[in-house]
Amino acid sequence: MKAVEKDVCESDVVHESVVERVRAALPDEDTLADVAELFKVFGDSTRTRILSALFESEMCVCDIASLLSMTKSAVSHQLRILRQTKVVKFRKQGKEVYYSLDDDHISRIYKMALEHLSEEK
Amino acid sequence: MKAVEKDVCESDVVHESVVERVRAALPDEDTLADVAELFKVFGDSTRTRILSALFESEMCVCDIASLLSMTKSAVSHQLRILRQTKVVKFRKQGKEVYYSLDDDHISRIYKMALEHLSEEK
DNA sequence: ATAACAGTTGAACAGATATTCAACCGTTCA
DNA sequence: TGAACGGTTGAATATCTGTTCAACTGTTAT
Repeated sequence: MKAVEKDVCESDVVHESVVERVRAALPDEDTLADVAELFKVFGDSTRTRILSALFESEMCVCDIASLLSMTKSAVSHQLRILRQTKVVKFRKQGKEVYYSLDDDHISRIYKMALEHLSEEK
Repeated sequence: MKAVEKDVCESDVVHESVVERVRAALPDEDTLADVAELFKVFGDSTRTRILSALFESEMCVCDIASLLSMTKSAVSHQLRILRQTKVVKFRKQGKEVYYSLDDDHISRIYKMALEHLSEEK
């Protein structure tokens, strides 16, 4: 047994031509990282609950916290993530901060996921 | 200051009617958890790289490992997750195991995300 | 049979992440 | 002015998750 062989298949690729063809067709690393980043935002049940709420109506932080039985702090932390990724927008009115969905794509992607899951069952 | 007040806004909801209306419209918890679960699968750059590769062509584990400069073990672990969530399917042929996308929805959701990101820039 | 290879698996480790807690900011209203 | 409230923030904690490592299975070929 070769002691120091890395388990990466570098030299002994099974189908080199396929690998090269696919490599050429792949989106660049940055784009793929962005895709993963976007989906990661949706990949948490707290955030999907917030989003499905905002899908129905604009809401302030306290109302969202009440709806989801969570602390305002926890909700605010998640809203910050949704803000940073441009998924939600907000407006201030007096003491309250109202959040709503920022982008139509979000709704389309979300709906498509629900579709996918319902057809599965 | 009320010492034991939980920071949840239970009693002092700001807009009770809105909360109740949204609560009635929300999908059930299980569905929302499934949505989050599905997106979580896409929320990792290794898995999105694997998926975008399979988007181009069926591939065996060793080729994917070579393409992504990863160990077969690491790739196999991620493929297990993609298998369990029915995102990819596989067929065995001799020593090799060939993976491919299992569902058209996956491609549509993935494409939609790319669309979203390209319009953003 | 046995060596070589493709692939899988479980345990262990390291890095990421969601919630809690406490302190804080800004606005309203008494 | 200052108390009350909506909301934010940073640090700490507990949990989750991806990769590594080593051992293993099953198939091919000598």
